[in-house]
Amino acid sequence: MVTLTTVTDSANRADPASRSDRGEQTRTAIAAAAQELFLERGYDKTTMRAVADRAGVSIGNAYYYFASKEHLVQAFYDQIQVAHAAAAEQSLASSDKFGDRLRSVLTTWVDVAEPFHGFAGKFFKIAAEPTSPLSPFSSESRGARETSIGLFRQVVDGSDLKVPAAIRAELPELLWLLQMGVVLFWVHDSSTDQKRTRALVRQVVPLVDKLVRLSRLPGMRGVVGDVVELIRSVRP
Amino acid sequence: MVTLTTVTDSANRADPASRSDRGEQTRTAIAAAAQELFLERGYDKTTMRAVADRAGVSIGNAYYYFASKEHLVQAFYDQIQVAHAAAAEQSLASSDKFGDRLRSVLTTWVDVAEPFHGFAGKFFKIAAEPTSPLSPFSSESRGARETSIGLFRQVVDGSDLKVPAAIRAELPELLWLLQMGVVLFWVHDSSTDQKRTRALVRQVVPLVDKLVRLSRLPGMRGVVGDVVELIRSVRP
DNA sequence: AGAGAAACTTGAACACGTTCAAATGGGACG
DNA sequence: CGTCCCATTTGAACGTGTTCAAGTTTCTCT
Repeated sequence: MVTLTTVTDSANRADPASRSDRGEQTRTAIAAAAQELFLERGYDKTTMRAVADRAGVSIGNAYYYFASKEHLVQAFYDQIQVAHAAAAEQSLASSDKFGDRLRSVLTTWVDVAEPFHGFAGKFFKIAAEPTSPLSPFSSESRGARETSIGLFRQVVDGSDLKVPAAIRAELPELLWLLQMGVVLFWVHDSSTDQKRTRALVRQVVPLVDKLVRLSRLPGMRGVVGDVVELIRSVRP
Repeated sequence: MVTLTTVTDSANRADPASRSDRGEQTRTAIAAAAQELFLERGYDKTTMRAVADRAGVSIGNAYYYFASKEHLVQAFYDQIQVAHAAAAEQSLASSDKFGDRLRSVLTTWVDVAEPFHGFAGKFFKIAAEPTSPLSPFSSESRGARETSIGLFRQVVDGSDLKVPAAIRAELPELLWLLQMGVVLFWVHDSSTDQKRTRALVRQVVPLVDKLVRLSRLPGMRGVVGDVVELIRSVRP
């Protein structure tokens, strides 16, 4: 059984120190009940009434802590993120080759996310809506996004990679986008143990490695500049 | 006001010629009512009861023709696709430069899709779920997908582009993926008239053009082979 | 301790997507 | 014409996410 990572939404609760956490236990109980039920029967077949029941609270109380049923999946997002950061950090210690580091961070994600692949579709659907706070591009998830980008910065910084400074600066964000692409593929991947996603990672990493190193070639200067310029101008 | 493109779902109705189309009018009326209401008040505020009312049928009847509320947005998908094909075909006549052709097909899409940007988020959310027939990757939308890829094949085939055959064969599909990326950006683009998406297209097209032409360079052979191999092995 | 405020809790009520058993309509065939 | 069959149509009923007015508990301040 997967354990719950309690993530207090510090953006919403202003003063964690002085504020009593009387309600935190309830909040956690509700999130835990939701996780259990989602894993047991999936998102659709889990009713808010069942979540409230298992958490031992009233249905109205569940809505006091979570604005909607969709908000209950935030806990998964957080949990995967935390577990990935820990596992990736671990694996990054073993090599300073860029390709190795990138591959291990990406495959680590697939490992960590595996238990949730069953309802990844629902998860994805909820995060897809641009107005959703769970969207990976939303301002609400900026913290999580920057943590994730930071992980890719570690991949680059701790590596043997020698590339133009302009590329080096943008690379973490580009690699995060690559990760989003992997997630997209993973969500659609119905092969056992997500074999195909793992194969994708194995294949795409050497290609990225090659492309990035190619950026040092004199003839590539123009392209590199264009890419950097594109990213700059496209960022909000 | 946008007019409705009637798209009979020929996959579901086996024998269009001999089967009486008594019900086709009803089906069309329901789809038209849904379109109007979606545009007037958005997806969420449009109830199935309101759709049925405006179409002059009972609510149960609406469900006889459309399996769910989500299925009602299929009509938009079809309509945009048809309008895009027509407008793009038109604009393709004006140049044989690859960059021009690609740019006009992509900007044409932004033009055609503009009226629907308001509830593009909902549209996107619905299409995001991997199990949804509306997903761009689903088997149900294979026809639409192939039509769209065919459009990019026209972009390539009618152009002055000289590239290795292996790349040329895969290019339409890659450009379709680029289009999906543009759509993703567009959905999140809240600038007026989707200026930022248009800017993205203007910037990304020359870059793609440059990259594709670069594929002829001897040093690129390896990379090209890798890319082609990646696509091959990743396709289901 | 007591009063008042703030945090928390409750469950009935509501809205809307969806289902379904039953009614209606019309075409084919005798 | 009668009758059988199948497509179509109906609206009441159901399940579930969500809201809300009212209650209860805990904290704070004097």
